[in-house]
Amino acid sequence: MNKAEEITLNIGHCDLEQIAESGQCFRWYRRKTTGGTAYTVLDGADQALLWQQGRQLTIYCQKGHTEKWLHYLDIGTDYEAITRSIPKSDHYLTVAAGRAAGIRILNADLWEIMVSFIISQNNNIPRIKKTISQMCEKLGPEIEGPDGTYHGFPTPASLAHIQNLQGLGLGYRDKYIASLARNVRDGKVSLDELRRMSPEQAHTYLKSIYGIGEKVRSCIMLFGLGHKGAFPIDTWIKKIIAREYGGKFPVEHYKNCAGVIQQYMFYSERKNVN
DNA sequence: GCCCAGGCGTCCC
DNA sequence: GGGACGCATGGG
Repeated sequence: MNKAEEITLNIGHCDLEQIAESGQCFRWYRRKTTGGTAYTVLDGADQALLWQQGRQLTIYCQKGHTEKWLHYLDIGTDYEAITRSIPKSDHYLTVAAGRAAGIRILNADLWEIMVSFIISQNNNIPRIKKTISQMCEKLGPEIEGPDGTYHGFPTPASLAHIQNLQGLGLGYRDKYIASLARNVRDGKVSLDELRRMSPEQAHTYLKSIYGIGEKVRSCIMLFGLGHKGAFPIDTWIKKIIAREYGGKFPVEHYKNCAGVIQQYMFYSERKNVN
């Protein structure tokens, strides 16, 4: 195994448990710990152990990967400032933001996000997690990491054959994944190009991909490309907008942070019922 | 059996 | 450009 390294930092607006339950990451595994909360976190081919006690967060990861994990945790974004931009008159959002005061938007592995959110369509979060875990165990490379052996997310080449995808509970989504995997493997879809694009360009590019519609595209932009203006509308958000905003949410008020606001709403709403 | 879940492609108007 | 419909799967 490669050498590991560890960093401890103070961080606000960060609650690992809230993030783990926020429906943007599907491979966070809770660890037993005495004091605080800890998760083994898998992202693409990488692994880290995250451990939190109050505002103190420790990242234990492969040597040289600390910066990557700090970026993953979106260390550069001021969430308090975003929360302050909510008008006091919006009582619903003020309450939701308060309940979600530990949420961060992860900068996750683009390929894993694309496949994961294709799987997410017309699906529920426990099942999405189960399906993705099974997929990684069957098709992902086995890797020795700082926190033990794990499976990395399957490469495009290993998801390109639809026969390999049978029996994983993907349902009708298997053909979308196989198609995208083939195109990435063959260079017809370029993840590097996507990363270099403006939000508008990425929007157009993603639109042309079979199996990726408006909602999944927004999630890819938000969680995989860091475009925080994206505002995914799923069944939960639809419900909130109908109930709290008479069918029209003032998304234009949140130019470059609508995705953060959306995630406050999503987390708060789901916490209500769970 | 029904309804629902971080929807999408297709068909039809 | 918008609205119905079918789609795989599993949990409540």
